[in-house]
Amino acid sequence: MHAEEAGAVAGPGAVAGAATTVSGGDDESGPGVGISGSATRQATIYDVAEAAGVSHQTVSRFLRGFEGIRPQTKQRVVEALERLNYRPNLAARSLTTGQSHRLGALTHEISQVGPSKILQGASAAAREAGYLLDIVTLDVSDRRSIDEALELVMQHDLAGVLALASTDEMTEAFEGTDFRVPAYIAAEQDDARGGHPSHLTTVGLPSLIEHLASLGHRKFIHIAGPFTYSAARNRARAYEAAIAQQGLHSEGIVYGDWTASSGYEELGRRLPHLGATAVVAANDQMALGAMLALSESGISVPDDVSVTGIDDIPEAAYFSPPLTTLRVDFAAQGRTAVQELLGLINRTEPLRGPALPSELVPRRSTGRMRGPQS
Amino acid sequence: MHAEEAGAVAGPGAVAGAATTVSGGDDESGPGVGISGSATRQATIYDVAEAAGVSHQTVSRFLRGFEGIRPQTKQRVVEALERLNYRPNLAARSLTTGQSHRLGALTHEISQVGPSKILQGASAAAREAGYLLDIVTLDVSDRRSIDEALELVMQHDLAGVLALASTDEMTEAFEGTDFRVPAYIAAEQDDARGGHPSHLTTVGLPSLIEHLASLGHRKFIHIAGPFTYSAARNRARAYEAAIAQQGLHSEGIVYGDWTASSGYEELGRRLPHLGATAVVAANDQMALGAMLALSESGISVPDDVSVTGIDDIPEAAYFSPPLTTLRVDFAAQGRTAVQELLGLINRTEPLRGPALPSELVPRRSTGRMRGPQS
DNA sequence: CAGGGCTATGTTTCCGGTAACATTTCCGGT
DNA sequence: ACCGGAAATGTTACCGGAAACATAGCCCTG
Repeated sequence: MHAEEAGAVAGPGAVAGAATTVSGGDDESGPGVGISGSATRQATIYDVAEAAGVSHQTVSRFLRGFEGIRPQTKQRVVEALERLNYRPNLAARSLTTGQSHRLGALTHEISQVGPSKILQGASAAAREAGYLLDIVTLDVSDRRSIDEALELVMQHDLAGVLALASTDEMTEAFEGTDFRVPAYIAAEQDDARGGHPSHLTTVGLPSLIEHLASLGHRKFIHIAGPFTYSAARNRARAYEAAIAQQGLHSEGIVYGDWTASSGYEELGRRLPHLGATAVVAANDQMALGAMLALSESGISVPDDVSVTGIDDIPEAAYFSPPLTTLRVDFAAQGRTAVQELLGLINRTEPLRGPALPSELVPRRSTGRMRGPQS
Repeated sequence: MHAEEAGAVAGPGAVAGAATTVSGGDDESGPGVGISGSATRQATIYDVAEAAGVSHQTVSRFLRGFEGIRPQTKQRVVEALERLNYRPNLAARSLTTGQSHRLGALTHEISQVGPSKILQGASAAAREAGYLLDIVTLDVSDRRSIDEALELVMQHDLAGVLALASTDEMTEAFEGTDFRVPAYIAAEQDDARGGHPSHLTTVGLPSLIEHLASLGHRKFIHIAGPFTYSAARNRARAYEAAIAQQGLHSEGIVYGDWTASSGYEELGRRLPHLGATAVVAANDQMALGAMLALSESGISVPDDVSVTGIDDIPEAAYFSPPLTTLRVDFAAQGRTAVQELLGLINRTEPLRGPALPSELVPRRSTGRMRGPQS
């Protein structure tokens, strides 16, 4: 619960040398390398049954939580289970039941804050439900890589697949795929195509714009993400809507690729004829790049121009200046997606939480407009 | 291969609304929710055998790449395979062979750049070898969470476990665990405990210090990570060794927790009596925090004080000023770890690449010393 | 042209669970 | 004490592959 924000933040976690565990190591093969094999064969329900003096079926029943077992019998089974340190063999179970208690997650990136947080939330939600999440990354731009990944996923009999589609290509690829198992294609709802716009769109971005407007800004520019990302489209659309609604003026939209580099380049290109006093970037990284471009041109943030991001990555609070941004709860998105998927699998209504709130986090990269800007 | 650095960098990848795939949807349950079930039962080798007019064993043999099959027979099998769109049931296979072609990866965080890149590399390497990587995150500080995760992992019969231990607690927990399968505990080699120090320690950090020394710096301070992290210890030790070796002077070490916040706080605390002109942070985030603390105190980076990080996270190049740092190849670390694990599993010598190079990336946060610093 | 040794293919069994069906045990009522 | 029926437990079959073992077909040799 509280672990996410706790002090246990990862460091570089570098992996270089290695120790090797030995847990039944009776065998030497490589130099200095221990092999950990199971010392004794894993106990099966048959072993347990014999030890308890009952039939294997009784054990099976107990394991599945069947009620009608005499306390005395149950007692014996429990003891045998304990004594033999029984662990179910999920492969065998899934072979008969056809259910596997594992979910596949397809995503294109796990190094970025957004996707990785989503996965973290998804993974946690899955585990709470007794599932394991197999994360498969694929190269969006390479159709073959996508197919390979899908192939892989379909073989490892999964209870369901969570297809995290960020781009149109991915959505398309996923939608054209027969996963043969329940599949939930989680894409940011394309606000233009009906459905409920996200909280970010309806509340978050408008409040961000409002914040800037209240500081005196009237002329804006937006640094969008690639438009193949529905998230980028939504944000851009929400930006325009908010601008229009509040009677402000947009000096235009430039397109980056989510990276700080693109924010730097694209905004830099616009600098000579920059009429705006507020830069609204579609994510924090591009905002960072934009701020550098501005400061290198002798334009002060926030004295001359205000800059905002979206996401609130952990570093954003320590940019120079600290970045005003919208906090997005990615982990919750991951959880939600998993719950939807589990709903599909169990054919029950998933428990749907409230729309995910996005919250304005004002910091020092936005300030009252001043000076004789055009 | 080239995908890692390609333009396909993840954006926020937000997941909010959802589309649902329907691939055999003959059934309606929830409102607007399609269920994708397999239309027809998956073909088995028995089906294929019948279709090809051979025994199931022949099919099985073919699938495993057995040589002695007459071309004509093989032909028939191939056709039947094709026609029935056969996909092996890995659960059944692993039940008999006891091998599962899935690896478990235990880690404590996937949102940070380091760990996530490591996982990405590991995942890719695993997939190339025909394995799927199950990523299980656990809360390091919670012993019960660790146990639960281990329990989960041990049930889902895995071919091996990659235990990514960054902290001593984790190393300890992992070493005290009987995974029953080959397990490779990947911790950054503790340089103090023998073994080959990493490239970062032997070449990277010394060259970083040298870079600073060449700019005239003589007095240093180090912002270390938590000392329960072997990576933090190694970096601190390497820092001290390099300082000593080059006849420089360390004004001390302060301890952060890898976050920008800690860099800000800890360096801020030292500011009043800061004798150093160069700050060497153990990662880029802490360097970022430190730079903010400095600039808020009117100390210019790099004019008054130089700051360096380690890792070279993507944003580092766009900090204000852009951060001089050491680039670390995390993905390669993940690959290596997987290869070691596969070596254990197959009882063969893993193919070991060269030590992972770390490279100095000089940027504008370091500069020639000047002014009347004490 | 029969017999020996391969080679190609088929049959049976097993892996560790679950499901369906069969049987025994227990219990209350008369 | 006996009986019926539900409750508790046991038996058998099956999931989809792979391994062990069995057998049929082939070529070559003497």
